[in-house]
Amino acid sequence: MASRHPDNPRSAPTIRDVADAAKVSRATVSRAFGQPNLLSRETVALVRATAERLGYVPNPTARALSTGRAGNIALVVPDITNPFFAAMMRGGQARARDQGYATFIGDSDEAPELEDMLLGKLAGQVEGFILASSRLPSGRILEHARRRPFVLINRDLHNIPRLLVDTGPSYAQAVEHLASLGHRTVAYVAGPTRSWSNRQRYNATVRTARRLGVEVVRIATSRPSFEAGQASTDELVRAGVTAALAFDDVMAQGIMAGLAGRGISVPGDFSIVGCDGILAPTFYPPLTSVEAHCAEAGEQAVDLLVEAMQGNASAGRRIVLATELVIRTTTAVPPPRRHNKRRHTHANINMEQS
Amino acid sequence: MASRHPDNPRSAPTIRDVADAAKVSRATVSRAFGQPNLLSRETVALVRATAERLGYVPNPTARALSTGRAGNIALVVPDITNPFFAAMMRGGQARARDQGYATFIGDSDEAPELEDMLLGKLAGQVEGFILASSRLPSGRILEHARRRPFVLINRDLHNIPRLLVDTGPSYAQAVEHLASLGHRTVAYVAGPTRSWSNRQRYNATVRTARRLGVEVVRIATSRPSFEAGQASTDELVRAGVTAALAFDDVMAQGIMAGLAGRGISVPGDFSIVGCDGILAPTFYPPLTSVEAHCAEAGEQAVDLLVEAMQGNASAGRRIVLATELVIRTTTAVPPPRRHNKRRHTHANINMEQS
DNA sequence: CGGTTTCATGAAACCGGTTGCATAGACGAA
DNA sequence: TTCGTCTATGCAACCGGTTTCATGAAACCG
Repeated sequence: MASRHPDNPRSAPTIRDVADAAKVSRATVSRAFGQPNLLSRETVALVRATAERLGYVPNPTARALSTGRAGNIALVVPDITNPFFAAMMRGGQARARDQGYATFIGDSDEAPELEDMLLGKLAGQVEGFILASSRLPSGRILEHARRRPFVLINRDLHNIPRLLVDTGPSYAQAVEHLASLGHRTVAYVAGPTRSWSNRQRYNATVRTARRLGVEVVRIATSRPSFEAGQASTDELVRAGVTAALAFDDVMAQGIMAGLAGRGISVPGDFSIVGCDGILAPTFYPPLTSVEAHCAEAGEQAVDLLVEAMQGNASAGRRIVLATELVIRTTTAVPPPRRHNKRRHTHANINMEQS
Repeated sequence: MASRHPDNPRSAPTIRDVADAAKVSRATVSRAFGQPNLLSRETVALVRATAERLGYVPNPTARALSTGRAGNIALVVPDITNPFFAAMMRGGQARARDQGYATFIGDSDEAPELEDMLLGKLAGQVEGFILASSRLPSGRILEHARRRPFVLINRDLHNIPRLLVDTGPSYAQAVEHLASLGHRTVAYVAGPTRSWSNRQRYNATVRTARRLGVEVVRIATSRPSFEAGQASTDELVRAGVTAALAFDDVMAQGIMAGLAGRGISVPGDFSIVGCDGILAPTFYPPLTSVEAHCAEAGEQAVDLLVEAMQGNASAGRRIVLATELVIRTTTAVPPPRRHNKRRHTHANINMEQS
């Protein structure tokens, strides 16, 4: 019994079949698609008609080999299932498709080694990379970026085009918002240490808090996940804070679940702020969160990459996307002070490694 | 100023460079990687060492052209941002990577035409397709499947290997669960009409309900999204049901938000069941839901595809993945009957088109 | 020791396109 | 009429691998 996929072996018409059928050379067929202006009107028409009749479709692999342009890009993210990245990918993939590129996907599972491996494996087949929230050391990124056009999302390396979702100001605003409600001690529930976004959010939080005389307790976590957020609730409670700024919506959700499990009500007893804006409106109660325009980030990153791939000297391009704090229902006036105002904060809280 | 990507033009070592450096033929280099058993131990070692030193990596495009095997697969889904598909993709992509395949991604945005287009565009560069919850007509799928190995997820076409997440029994069980709690009228909030999963869930619901003397009201929606779920709340309330089985967790979440907005409490006034299991445990209150083992579905689909690509006659393989109803906290005894037991159900509810 | 096998390797064709260069014919100018 | 241009097209090399086939050397055998 022969293969069930007839054109895998042969059958799929090649440029030669079309050339023979149209009684022209292979070069002419190629040009009829690539540079029709070099050919006479009639020849183009003839070739195209013949191709159509035979069901000829140029083989992208062969084309890629010959031209060096594969028509593919790769989108590498730490975790596809994180709504921020999912939305970003959706936007990016759609945009790439519109521009004629196909998209490879890579999930690095938050692991730098895996990320590095993916970049290596994919390098041969793609014209360019979009690397979102890379956990790779800068040196390694630069090394990869020397070989192919690169665009970074949420990582700020000189000489590499990058798209930054600038959440800092919104975190500052969130702190102001909490302070104005009367909160005096808040927690920042951190994301990945390596993450640029995390540093940016943390720094903005601390800076603003200091200015307003608000105390910030930093709580480290293993990974930006629901479980990690939930697990952080213990420390959160022990720290005696009245509000938390989470690294993202997913963690905020974990925290809300953790608090609910302890009978602590939001926002009555505790205020929470998240970040991304995808999940936030779907919570109950709807989460006060920083709207990060995820899909747009993906689209703009693709635009940037296309620019770089076409050689337009975008070397140092640095696009900054503004965000907004959207106040929903999880932030409110803190509860009246109770007796046990704990004060051993930093001791058992800075358990973050390096 | 020359290109910023030195090996784009040249620089990247080819098989020829390695051959020259090692003073062997290109064929030998090729074999040193492909069929080392054909060569002497020393030659293999020499070639590999040389390759290593030069930083040689075989060009996958060239290899693909010559062998016909691209080492790529494509995963096409209706919506990347749906947690079910995201988790599935994560599992599938990881599995594919482990098996040496790179993964293209296609988001069809629930649109059959787009899906068709994606399959066409990608066909040239992939060895096989995984098509999840396809909205394409059967004929079109079969046509595509004649050209390349295909695996379907949640679509049951004879002669095409497929992986089915068998949620029917769990929906039956969910209905029994609700009935045993005392619910007499429940709603099924439907997913895409074209969807196999949707039909399966609906049929199981109706059949079981009939057996138990429970009435089912079907509520049509535009698309399995939070917004659609939320929008269905109106009808849900008008229908006078005491519980809803949603097509998936995302819709269940929308419904919960919609009910909360109306001051209807879950599960006190209303019970809800979802499906997928990704989102469910993160809700507050945690959602009673059918655990669909999304990631595993992705992995198994890849296994099936790899099998098909290697020619193992898996033509008719049909893998069925069992699911389980996980009872959390959104299902409870219905509230005591009130006066207004509405009865104009079917009239304004079956607004679904064909 | 001649003849047959086996083993390791190289030469060259091939995969399916693209593109630099050559050329034939048409056309315009002198 | 002759020469120079320009246009449309073909030839053949090339992209970077894989694989068939041939060949020389070594091993084996009676």
